Order: sequence, then structure tokens, then C-alpha cells
Amino acid sequence: MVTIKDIAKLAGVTPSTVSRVLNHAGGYNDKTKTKIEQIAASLHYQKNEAASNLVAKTSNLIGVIITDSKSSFASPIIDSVEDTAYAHDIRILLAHCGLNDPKRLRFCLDLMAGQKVSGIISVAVQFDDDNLNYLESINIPLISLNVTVPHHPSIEIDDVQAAHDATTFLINRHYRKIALVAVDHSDPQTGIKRITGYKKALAEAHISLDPDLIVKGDFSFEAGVKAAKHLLSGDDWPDAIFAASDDAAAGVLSYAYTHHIKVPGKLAVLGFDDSHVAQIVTPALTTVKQPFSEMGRLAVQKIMAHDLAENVTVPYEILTRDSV
Amino acid sequence: MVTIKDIAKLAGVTPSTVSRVLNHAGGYNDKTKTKIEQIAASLHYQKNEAASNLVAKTSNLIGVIITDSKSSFASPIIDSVEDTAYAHDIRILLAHCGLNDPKRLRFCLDLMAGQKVSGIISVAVQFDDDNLNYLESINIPLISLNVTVPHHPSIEIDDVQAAHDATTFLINRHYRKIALVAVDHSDPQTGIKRITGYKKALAEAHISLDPDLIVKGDFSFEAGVKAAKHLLSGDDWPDAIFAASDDAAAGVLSYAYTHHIKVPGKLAVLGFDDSHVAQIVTPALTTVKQPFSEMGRLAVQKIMAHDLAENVTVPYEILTRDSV
DNA sequence: TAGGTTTACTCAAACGTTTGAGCTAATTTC
DNA sequence: GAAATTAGCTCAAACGTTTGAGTAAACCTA
Repeated sequence: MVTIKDIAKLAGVTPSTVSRVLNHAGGYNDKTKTKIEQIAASLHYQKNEAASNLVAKTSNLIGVIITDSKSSFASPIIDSVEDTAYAHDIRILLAHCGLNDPKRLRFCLDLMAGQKVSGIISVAVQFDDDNLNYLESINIPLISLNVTVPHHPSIEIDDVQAAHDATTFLINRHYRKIALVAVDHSDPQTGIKRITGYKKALAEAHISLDPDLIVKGDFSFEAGVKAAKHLLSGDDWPDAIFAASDDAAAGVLSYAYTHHIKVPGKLAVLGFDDSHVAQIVTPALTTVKQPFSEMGRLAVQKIMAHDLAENVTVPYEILTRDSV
Repeated sequence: MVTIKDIAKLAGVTPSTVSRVLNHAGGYNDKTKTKIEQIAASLHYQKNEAASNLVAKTSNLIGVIITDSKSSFASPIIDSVEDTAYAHDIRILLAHCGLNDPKRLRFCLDLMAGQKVSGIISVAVQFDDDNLNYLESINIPLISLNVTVPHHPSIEIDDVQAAHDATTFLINRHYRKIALVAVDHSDPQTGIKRITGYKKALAEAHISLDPDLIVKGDFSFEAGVKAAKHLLSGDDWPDAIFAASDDAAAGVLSYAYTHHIKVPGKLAVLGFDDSHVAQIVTPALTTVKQPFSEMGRLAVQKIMAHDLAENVTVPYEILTRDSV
């Protein structure tokens, strides 16, 4: 393993000088500079980050905590985080905290603390009180995507408004019996907010609320199938289904397909997220697009700029494809 | 920032003892042990990994290099790598190397070398000669998933055999005019191998090869759409399409849907990978399942066990759903 | 009870880098 | 031409941990 000492010896200087050259710190003349750089290159010198981090007390590492990669929106976020980080010469430490697994989340935080990451980006991670306290105690800036974490900045769309606009979008297209599907009542964030927006839009249009048209679920494909089965088994069908995720919307499409229900002819389906599946499914999903790439990029930039004062609301957009 | 020195002072011992206790190294009595552990807990002590890594000369970090997360199989692999790593108290350093971007791949390797990762798992990454040489020079074990990297172990399915079996699977179901779609001729690995297997199966069944039935592409949804358009525009249709990826198969389904071609009635579609989209698409894809989770798990285990002698061929499986 | 062994520690060096302070010789300033 | 400044280096400490070698006391053993 080649160190700056080796380079120093060959160049006839001390390690200090080598360090200053390699870090472009100034205080050397051009001749020694080129000499040192040549030697370093020829020896395939690689800085030992551990040593460097030890004295710097930080790590140019950003921690990314996600629940798992199954949630279809993790990928685009990670992609943009990685790309942005790459451009800034920052590395990504990835950790999964599972779903509602406080012990594992705690492990993730420990890991981040141990590595002295300069910031944490959490994606759709719900913090329990214990971990929230612990997070304060380790004193690492955190920025949360998709959900709010108390006392920490977040980057999200306005879920209430988005659900409202999406519902209104359907109403404007003359759908009246609109179901909301695969939302999680127990989710204080996304779930409740989207239900609120949905109700608000109906009220504004003077459409009476039918509680049976709100079907619980967990954002998954299966939840979509189940909800569709429930809604489309009698003969009092809704004319539009607004799903809380694209996966769930795909589930609705799947059920409709197997039961020969024409989409969008007999039934309109509206998704949420604009994840990979939205374009792949047939008919392609009209959906509420979340700007995942933008969110990932912003998160990295904010951490690097130590700009963690306030929450950011990013714009959503209703993307028209073929399912409405 | 609390260090072992702080703990040592409070416990009335030296840092050495604290270190040994915290690492369960033996050589202390139970009383000091519990005392030290209590103090550590109450101070929220977090080991400084940088310092630890510096003396250990490694990092209990595993590097994962992927091209990007868009390729639908990256997610399940990363998931299982993360889970396995979590169980072994290992962390994941994630890096994207882009597609055929030697400079960025080089950056990734530098990064891994600098962090002194104990091993690299590369997912579907093709190494150019320069980077291959560089990899040798930094002397970090690498295990490659999905493609072979010269002089390094890989974990893959037998692509030739898989394509052969999949084609035979179609032949046995009385399909005769079978197209192979979205394969990359220029890809010396996956592309060529799958073409080889396909041809072999046709030859064995004494079906003459029609070169027009092999349609180039890049495994993407769009490639699938394009191929379908090309194949299904005249009137001499194939009766089955074997796509080189589930995304491409979804593209075929999409084209078929919009042009009212019944699948599997008029046309059978066979996918490859069994990625997330395979189950979500309608009709659900019959596909060649790659054991991604298993592959990720194996990769981590092999790196940890320093068992990098030979290539591993993992079993694939033809998963029957509704598209054939 | 003398000898040896074990237990429970301490000491100090080491890992590779960074960085403020110090030093010398060359250059500038008035 | 003496004094002040600057360029280009060196010195040595520091970061927090680990670990082999050393040591003193306690415990065996015959």
C-alpha cells in the first residue's frame, strides 16, 4: 500500500509537502508539484480516506436510508442522488431500515453516526420517538423525502393539494362516482393527506361522499387488485378509480383486464407517482407525477450547502396518458 | 464527540481496556466490563470508524457498482445484498458507473480503493481493458453478477441454456414462428449467448432459422415496442415473441394491446428476468426467472468468506403466468 | 513456600493524513 | 544595504482506535 511517505521519499520532500500538493493547498513551487504528481500517478497512489477522515472529522459520505427498493420510487431517487453526489465528489452509504422496524432504523443511524456521514437523506422513512431522539443526539443533519420528520426539513409534494387536484381532474372529465383506493388510513402522512384532498375536491363539486368508495390498502399491486375486486364485484360500479400508487393502479388495471372491463372506456384509472411501471403498463397510466429526480438532487444540494432551515414543497403534475 | 478516552477516564482505566471490552476481546473482569458498557451507553458513545479502519486497514464496507437503477433487476439485487450485509454487520457503499462510461467506472474504482472496501460486487458492469488492469492493480476482490469479468469470479445463470430452454418451452407448446426480440448483438455476453441458445433450440427442433425474426434492441420497453411494431406490421406474423427482458416484453404487450392483438390468444409473449414488472403487467408475463435475491446473497457471502476461486452458475426457472 | 501460571490490567507505538508553527534562503522595499 | 516580506519548504503534533509487549498482583501447584 503506497502512502504519501513513499511519495515524499522519492520526491525528496516531506509528507507535508506531498499532502499540500495533492490537496492543492498552495505553498510549493511548480517543479515540485509536477514531480510529486508524476510520482503519485506512477505509483497508483490512492489516498487513505480513513486517515483523511480521521483528521477531518467528517467523511464526504452521504447516508441514504430507504425502507427497501421494492417501493417503486426508491430507484429514481437513488439514481439522482447518486448522480448529484458524483458530480460533487461525494459518496453514498446506503442502508435499508425496513418497514416499521425501529431496531433496524436504529442500526442504520448508528452506522451513519459511526461513519461520520455529513448528512442523511431518508426516503419515506417514518421515525418513531426513540429514533427521533437518538437522531437529535448524534447531531447529523437529516433531510427527509416524501414524508415529514419532526424538527427536520423535508422535501415533498403537497399531498393534500395533489389528491385534490387529481380528484378535480377526474370530476372535470365528468366522472362522478370516483373511488380512492389502496390508501393507508393509519399512515398519518401520505394516507390521511390524500384522503383529505380527495374529500375536499368532492365537497367542492357538491358530490356527496360515499365512504364505501374509499378502500384501504398499502400502495401495493395486490392492494390494487383487491380493491378493484371489492369495488367491481357488485353492479354499482364507480366510473373512475384513483389509486394511491402506480403499483396499485396497475393492480386495478390487471383486475379490469381479466374481467373484460375496458379502461378507459368503462372505467378510468388514475395513478400516483409516475414510477417506472406507469409507462409500461397497458393502457399507460395517467398519473400524478412526483419529481423524484429533482427531489434527490435538491436533497444532496441542500445537505452540501448546509441549507436545512425549512421544508421544501416541490411541484407535482398530472401526467396524461391513456388510462383516463 | 465522545471517545474511548472519555470512557476510560470515567471508568478509571486506560483506553486499551475500553477498546478490548467494546470489541469483546477478552482480558478484563466482568465488573469493569459492565461498568464500561454502562458508561459507553450513557454517553451515547459511537465508535469512530475512520480511526478503527485506519489501524485495521480495511473497512467492513462492501462496494456495489451498478450501471444505474433503471435496469429493473438492480433493485432486487441491491435489496438482497443489503439484507445479507446487514446480517453480517457490513455496510454498503453504492456507486453508479453509467453505461459504457470508462471514466466514471474508473472513478468508482478509485472511490472503492480509497475507502478500502473489503470487496466489490459489480452488477452487469462491463469492464474495458484499462479498468480491468486498474482493478488488478488496486488488488480488491471483485465478484461480478450477470456478466463475466475476466480473471474474476462471477455469479450468473447459464444464458445459452436458459435461452435454449425458453425457446424449447415455446416449441413444445406448438409455437413455430418464434421471434427473439430486443437482444443486443454487440453485447458479447448476454446478447450473443441468448441468440446462441435460441438458435440451438430451433436447430434441435428442425425449425429453420429466419434471421428477420431476430430483432436487435437494448432490453428496454421502447425496444420491445419497436420490435413488435416491426414484426407485427406486415401480415406474416410470428406466433410467439421471446423478449430479452421483461421490460421489452412489456413493450410488446403494449403494442399488442393498442393494436388489438390478443395475448396469448393470437401471440405468445415470453419475458426474461422475472423483475417487478413481470407480475404487474397484463397479462402477467410468463418469464425466465433469474434468482436475483439468491445471487446478491451469494455474492456477499463469497466476499466475506474470501471464497472467490470460481464462477458460480445459478439456476434459472421458467415461471408460467398468463402471457404464453 | 518457592515456583509457575493466570488474570487484569497499563504502556506506547502504530495506522496515514492534515495543519499550525517554525525555519531558511531568496526577494522585495525604502 | 539593512530591514521586512515572501516563497518553499520542514517539524511535530494531532485525529481515535487497536494491539503486542510489559507488569503487578492474585491464584495455583506440589
